[in-house]
Amino acid sequence: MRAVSAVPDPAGLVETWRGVAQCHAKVSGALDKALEREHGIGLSEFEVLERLATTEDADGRRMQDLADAVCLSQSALSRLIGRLEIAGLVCRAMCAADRRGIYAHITDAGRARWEAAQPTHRAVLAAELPAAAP
Amino acid sequence: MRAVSAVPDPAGLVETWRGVAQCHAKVSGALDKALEREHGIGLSEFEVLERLATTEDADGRRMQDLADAVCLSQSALSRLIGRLEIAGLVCRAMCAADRRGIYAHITDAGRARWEAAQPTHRAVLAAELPAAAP
DNA sequence: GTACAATACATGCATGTGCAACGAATGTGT
DNA sequence: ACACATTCGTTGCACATGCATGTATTGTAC
Repeated sequence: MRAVSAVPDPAGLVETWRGVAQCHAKVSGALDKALEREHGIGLSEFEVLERLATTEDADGRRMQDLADAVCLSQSALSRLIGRLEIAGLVCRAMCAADRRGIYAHITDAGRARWEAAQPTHRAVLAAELPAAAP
Repeated sequence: MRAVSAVPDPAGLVETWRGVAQCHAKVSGALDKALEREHGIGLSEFEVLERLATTEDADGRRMQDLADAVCLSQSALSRLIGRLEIAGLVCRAMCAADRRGIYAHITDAGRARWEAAQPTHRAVLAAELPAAAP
């Protein structure tokens, strides 16, 4: 029922885009407020913690890799990791092979914070996402 | 094929949300850059101009009404209209009935700018939206 | 009619973000 | 070995946004 994979029809395209934009605004706003209020972290912080917590590689993940995953610019991610590091939720570790690279890995406190925040995240998603994307 | 209207299943919910977020990031970034580069206005400015241009009411639209339509806070819209007014693309007019209210209406220059920018907007949408929302 | 709540918009302030420039380290060609 | 381009992350800067507050106007209760 959606013109997502259809031929680019101008009117339908705009309608689809407005739907995406509106859905994103509502849900991301609700997520950000709930996470901030109940766990003291923003949505971007949560997303990064989640990627780090669910990475099987014990070394962590590269900065650029993370930036792509959460759709942030390089600079935004650099500062975001800086904030999380000050809060003691992640650590930076130099990469031995390529000394330009940095591995970010989650700390125990960071994992605990993520586990505490996950139910909130899922609950808001369950409440807002179906309503926002009919 | 979409879990949009399905029962709130945690994993699928997260997956759907990531899809929406990624789609929004890619498309809004592309739109903003293209509009800024080719027409000197940002995506928010374009969206507001479009709402004003396609309003049948000649008086324009109320500020709060516009804020809801483009998913911006009231303060953000106030400043946005301020920028557009300085650029000569919109005008503010006091509302006679309720002197607290303000009507924003588009100028000839604003309509011309919107008409010039619309093809760019549609083209980027046609190029990025289907690719970003498969 | 006077006091009080509610609405509509503007503004001070703090913050997160992207762009451009930078520094450090690695790869490449000669 | 040396110069040069490239990649990775950080930082200075400008700016748009949201929150809280302020001001003006309207509605409501008494």
